[in-house]
Amino acid sequence: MARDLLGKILVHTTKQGVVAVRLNEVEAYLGVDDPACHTFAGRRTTRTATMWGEAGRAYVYLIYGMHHCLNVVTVGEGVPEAVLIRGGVAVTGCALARGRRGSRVAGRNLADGPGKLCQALAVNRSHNGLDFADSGGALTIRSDGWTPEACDVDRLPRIGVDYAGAASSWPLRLKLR
DNA sequence: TCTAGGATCGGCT
DNA sequence: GCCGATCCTAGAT
Repeated sequence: MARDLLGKILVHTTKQGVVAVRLNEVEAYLGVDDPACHTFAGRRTTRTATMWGEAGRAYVYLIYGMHHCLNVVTVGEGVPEAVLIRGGVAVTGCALARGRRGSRVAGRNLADGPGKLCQALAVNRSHNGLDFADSGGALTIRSDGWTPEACDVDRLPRIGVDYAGAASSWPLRLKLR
């Protein structure tokens, strides 16, 4: 699923306008057997409720008290796995994205991080649970037909999960070269 | 009710 | 490369 998301277009439509990014970095979180995952060992809380539900929904949470992170729930009812959207390149609405991120931010840095991407797309916890597949919804993921070759994808350790022991070195971060 | 810590970012050295 | 910001979340009490 993480592999399939690379190269797709994430679109957020608001009253201000549309910002879209082509996804170039994602991270897989493998549910109850993954010590780095919020639902490790069956943890089921108010925050993680969305992960336990329907596939294709947005799981949004706040990190470090100041940044939002956007995930795609991947499997389905009772199997709480997700893919964290770590970064993308703005392809539509660059001016609007820059307005949200700050006028001094370079184009390539508008959404090259999970918190930055959420800021550029104005995604916050109010979007938790939204259906990416709802073509009339605010948040959608689309394909423009382009898909990366296997040789275009780096498989790397995940970021910021050192507390998870050996799982922190699992090659579940996928990034376009 | 209390407390420790976090799937980050940007400014500074 | 280091470090502070900032506040929600989850687990302990």
